[in-house]
Amino acid sequence: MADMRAPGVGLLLAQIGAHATERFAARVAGLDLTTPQVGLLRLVALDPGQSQQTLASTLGTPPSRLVTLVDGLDERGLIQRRRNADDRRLNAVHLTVAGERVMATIGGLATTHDEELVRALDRTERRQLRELLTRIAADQGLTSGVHPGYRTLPAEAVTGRGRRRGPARS
Amino acid sequence: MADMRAPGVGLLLAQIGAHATERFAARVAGLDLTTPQVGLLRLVALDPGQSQQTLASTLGTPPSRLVTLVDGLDERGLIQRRRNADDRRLNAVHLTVAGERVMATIGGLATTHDEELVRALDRTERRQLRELLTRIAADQGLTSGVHPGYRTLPAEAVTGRGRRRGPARS
DNA sequence: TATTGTTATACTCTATAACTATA
DNA sequence: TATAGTTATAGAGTATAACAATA
Repeated sequence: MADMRAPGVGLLLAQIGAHATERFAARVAGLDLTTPQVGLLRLVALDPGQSQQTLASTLGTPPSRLVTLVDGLDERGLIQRRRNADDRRLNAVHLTVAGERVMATIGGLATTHDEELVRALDRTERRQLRELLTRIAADQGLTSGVHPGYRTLPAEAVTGRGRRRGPARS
Repeated sequence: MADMRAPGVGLLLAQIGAHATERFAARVAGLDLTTPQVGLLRLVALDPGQSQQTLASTLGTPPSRLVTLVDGLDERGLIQRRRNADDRRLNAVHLTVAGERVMATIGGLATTHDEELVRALDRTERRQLRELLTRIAADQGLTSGVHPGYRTLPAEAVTGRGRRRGPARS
């Protein structure tokens, strides 16, 4: 197999990002949760009582999809819809006690996950990486803590960087 | 009350990686190509003449999916199946001249894409980032230049227990 | 009998749009 | 008439497994 030409930074980021998502998905699958569900839980935990419209807007997903997500987590007893008394069209979404427990567990998983991802780096390098990534995220206008996976992707993902020229082996 | 804890490095990587994929997908959409198609083109360009089985194995995708991808690019006149004379079950997949032209165009798009992604960083920082990411990719066992978006989901390694649900997006 | 490529089929996820209930 | 949430439906993308040709 040809050792490929050094991939660009965009492909590296896409590759590692997808890998990170995949690994995290495997971890939360042990709790019988999907990553979109975890993303919603995180958002609700961070700011309880938001309406479904608000949540959908933050996540960049259609309200109908949010209904499905909320349904699933509601049936699991992890979140709760509370009807707003002033405007009975609105649902305020809250975590249940069980939901808070699950979030604590997820927090632990995430810490382990992070540690495993950057285990090849020493402390200084981890700090550097974190700082560089934070700057990029801010510059690119990414909402803190919100995964773009909610938005519609044209396709699942393979960034390619083609420099052609004879195949270099190694 | 939510802790406004900063997102971990795993979430940052997942976020930026998905963003990178999304942006790149938008760029190649202008060529009426999807990112999986570009990924396959890249692989064929780097090492022409591989069989579909080999390509599928490298990408971690089922052979049947590869047929679909090859079909699309074949109809577009970008790649070619050449039957192996020694073993007539095998197809050797090659780029056409048009395919090579498209790869050159994609190379240009990728360069622009990379530049835009890391525009917040100076030259030294870009070099640092690239080095750190390369080390992580190697440590995590990622195949150079191959996006994990092809794989089906290796869910069991970490959690040990495993009810699995669908994988999530990158 | 085993392997390469193909086709047929079913399933999952998501978006669009129609619908209801409140305002 | 407008908005929040829901339901219904359709489409894209993918995996699984049966199948044909070749070894």
